[in-house]
Amino acid sequence: MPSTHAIRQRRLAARRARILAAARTLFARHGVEGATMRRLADKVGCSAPVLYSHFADKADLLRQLCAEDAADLLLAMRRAARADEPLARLRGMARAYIEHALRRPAQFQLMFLTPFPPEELRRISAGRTKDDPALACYAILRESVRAALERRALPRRPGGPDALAQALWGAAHGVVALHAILGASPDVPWRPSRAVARELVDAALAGWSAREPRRARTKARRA
Amino acid sequence: MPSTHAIRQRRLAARRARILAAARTLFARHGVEGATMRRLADKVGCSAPVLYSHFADKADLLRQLCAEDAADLLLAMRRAARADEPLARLRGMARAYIEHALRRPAQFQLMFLTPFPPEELRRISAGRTKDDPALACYAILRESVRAALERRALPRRPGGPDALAQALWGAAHGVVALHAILGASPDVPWRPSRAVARELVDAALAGWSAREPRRARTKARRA
DNA sequence: TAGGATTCCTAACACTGTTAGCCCCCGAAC
DNA sequence: GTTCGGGGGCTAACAGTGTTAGGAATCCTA
Repeated sequence: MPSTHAIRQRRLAARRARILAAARTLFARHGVEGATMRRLADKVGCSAPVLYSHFADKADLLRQLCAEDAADLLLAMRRAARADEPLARLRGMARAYIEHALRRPAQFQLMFLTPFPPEELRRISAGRTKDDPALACYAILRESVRAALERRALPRRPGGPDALAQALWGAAHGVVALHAILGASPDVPWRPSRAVARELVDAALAGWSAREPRRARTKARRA
Repeated sequence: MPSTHAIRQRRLAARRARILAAARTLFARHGVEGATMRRLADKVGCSAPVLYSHFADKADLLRQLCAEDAADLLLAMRRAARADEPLARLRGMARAYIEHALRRPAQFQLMFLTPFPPEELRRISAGRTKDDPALACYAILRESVRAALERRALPRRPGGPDALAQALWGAAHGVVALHAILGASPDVPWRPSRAVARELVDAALAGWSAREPRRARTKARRA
């Protein structure tokens, strides 16, 4: 038989989860701006101040949502990272990113399209632990690039693995970001963003790998 | 001797220009959100409602600023488009975009990082003439891609010139956009964005052109 | 059942973009 | 020079926003 204290705790946790769920659909439907604290409170069935007993402020609530989605992205990237062939692995990770962006536009906007003031970013960083999902996403990408360099599937470039990791990230990011911002503009004859984004990632990887002997050859040389 | 009417008109035009100039520095310093209409009015030296006699609303003011900066970007892209060699031309245009983004971060944020609601985008589109600088930027990029396809410097891909143009745009956009959004985050060991962005553009162009005979060879074949 | 703590709501504050209404001042006509 | 007209610009207010203070109601404990 749980103590009343525990029961209360659980009730609070349940409501906290309900808030996050409601916030997610609200952000998805009305965007970050349109999802106001009062509307969120209405949807949850309480008053606005209650939200502040669960989250420090609106930015904090957004951060929690981001963290949840970063965990999802991390899962997808971990799955992609299981591929053996270094280039396939990188391609898979980029595609996971693209897929994530297209399937969760609101979360993508929150994580990668919303400019936070630098001070805020530093605060977020201060609250991060070493196994933060967002950090782990970059770490796993960087590690895969490093492995590709090691196995000579990519050429060494000035800037080391970070430069290539960030370039690859940019490749996956660029097209879907453009589409997310300007995709509704009828003045550009937009092509399907998934295909275009993949096209760019493939071209970049092909461009890099063309400057260096293929992995197969390297292997043969080693053998 | 100008009529009093004309004098008034000129005074109004002058203030309109002053408002735009003040808005530009204000947006650059405090971001889109932090630049409020009242602060802008203070800086100009009038009250907030006066701004509404020059611009329909805040979004309208932003659009005017965007248009000015789009004209700048168009100039840079026109300059880059003078290159003869198709790939150099595309590379130059991508670099012009990158340079523009890095030199005018606030304007870049306005034009390519700020999500407008779709309805707003459609309104903007409705107000555009055929020689709108933003449209012209895309048109010139697309035309350069088309020329590169024509001269077999790029391979034909499903999606036509639009797909490739958008992919190239994404390549130039991706890295600088990421940097603009997350560049202040201390958790990622950022490499200089200019170099990384160029690296990506070069790799993508190399990747595409590697799949097709080089321009020189094509020329030789023709001859 | 009385006490005490906790939880939650109403009301308010400091902002935001935006608009209504009034006043004043400048230019023009007599 | 005086008076009139009208447009420009101001103050004040409205409907929102995120956020907080204070009191009421509720529920568990003694």
